[in-house]
Amino acid sequence: MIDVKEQLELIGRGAVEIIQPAELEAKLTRSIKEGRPLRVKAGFDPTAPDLHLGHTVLIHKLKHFQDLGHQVIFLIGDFTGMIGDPTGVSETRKALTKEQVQENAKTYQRQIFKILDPAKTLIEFNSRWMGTMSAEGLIQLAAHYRVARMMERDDFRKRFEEQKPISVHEFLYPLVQGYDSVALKADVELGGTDQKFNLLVGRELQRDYGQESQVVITMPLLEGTDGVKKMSKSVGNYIALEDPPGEMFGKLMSISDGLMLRYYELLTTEDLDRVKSLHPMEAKQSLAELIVARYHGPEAGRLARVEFRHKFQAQEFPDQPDKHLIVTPADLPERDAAGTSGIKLVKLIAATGLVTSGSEARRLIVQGGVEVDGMKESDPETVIAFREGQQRRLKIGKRKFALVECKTN
RNA sequence: GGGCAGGUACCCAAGUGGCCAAAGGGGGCAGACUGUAAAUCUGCUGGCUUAUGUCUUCCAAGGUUCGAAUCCUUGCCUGCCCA
Repeated sequence: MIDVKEQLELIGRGAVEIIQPAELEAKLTRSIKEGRPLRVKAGFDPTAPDLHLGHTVLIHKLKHFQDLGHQVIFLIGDFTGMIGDPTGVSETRKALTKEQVQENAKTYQRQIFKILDPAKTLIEFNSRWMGTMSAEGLIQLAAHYRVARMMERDDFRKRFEEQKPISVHEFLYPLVQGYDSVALKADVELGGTDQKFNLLVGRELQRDYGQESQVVITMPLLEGTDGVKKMSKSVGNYIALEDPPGEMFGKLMSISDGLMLRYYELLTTEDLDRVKSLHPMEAKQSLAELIVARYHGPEAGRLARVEFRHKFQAQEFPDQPDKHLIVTPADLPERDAAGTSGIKLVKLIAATGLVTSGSEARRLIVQGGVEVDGMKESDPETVIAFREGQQRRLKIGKRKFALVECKTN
């Protein structure tokens, strides 16, 4: 087994906080002495089966523990997910069925096992112990914590001060998460810095239940593509592990330079000084290729980079447009100046489905956001003519492409 | 249980009988400039066969009125104070 000092170094890499380092050291020492791996837990919400890069910060840390020979537990909070997360009060989360949860769990496995070793990963569901807990049990659990302590949590306190609603069940959420640690006898729990409160509740509950407290390790939150808010599906600033290569590459290219460095720091092992010495655009392409390669394979990474260069730097029409539209004579009610049948540009753009409405298509055209066969076209009423078999290439907005083909039947 | 204040577009927020598809800000989209970066400037930001046209929208359902986001009734939801 690797000695304690080396273990501490790897575990500490990138971590924001370890509570308490001395306890971690003691646990590691004992683990070596007794030949017993530590039980390391991280919980994930089953409502978002699409894992994104933000999640991988934690998963990589789990991987570190796994490499050190410890038992990692990937906990799917299916029970908690069915209740609803405290954040986002305005939207009531819909309850998931057992089937959906199972389905999501499979999706999770497919994704995390690109990083973790399936043979050494324990997947758990907290419904296993929470689903059978009686109301009496829940009330007893609730008796382990005080309201004043709950209000110490930042977002609760804030909402309270701002006179915003807080539901009672939201208090149960940290309790249940904490109880998961009791049920799993966790030695270590990983979480984002925003989870610190919940993680600490776990420590106290374990103590109350007569267990040794878990060590808490917080990891930085990865900012989403907007560079400000944390990456999350509901905000829409995420890069999913299962995004297709081209999309993943594109999203990575559109992040700011500052954010790029952050991504390098948290998602790769590249030397940051070397990255800073590169031209930012080159560095960004390398980052994008690196990450696409990790989730889609090296070949896909290279291809994505080549395709990107064609599409945006050389202004070429992509091999794989976002939409391939077929039109027939029935779709061509108008005539252009030369008498060839065609369709109004607005109609055509709307028909691609790449815009949400005819009005939006019109706006885009008027604002000069549409090109037909490489020519900017800003009159929505223009009739675009099609001869049989003719293909036209549409660029819609900054990054959408459609190929339209005319067929007789 | 009682009293008070609220619920407006993606979010925050103005509007308290017609000039309201609804100010302002944020966000988003587009254009210029670029490196699908940042900053900056400009425009747009409910739908429709684009029309000084029409339809649907201001928690919900009814009502008053020539006319309602605005007034009334009931209901639902949220916060505060008192019990």
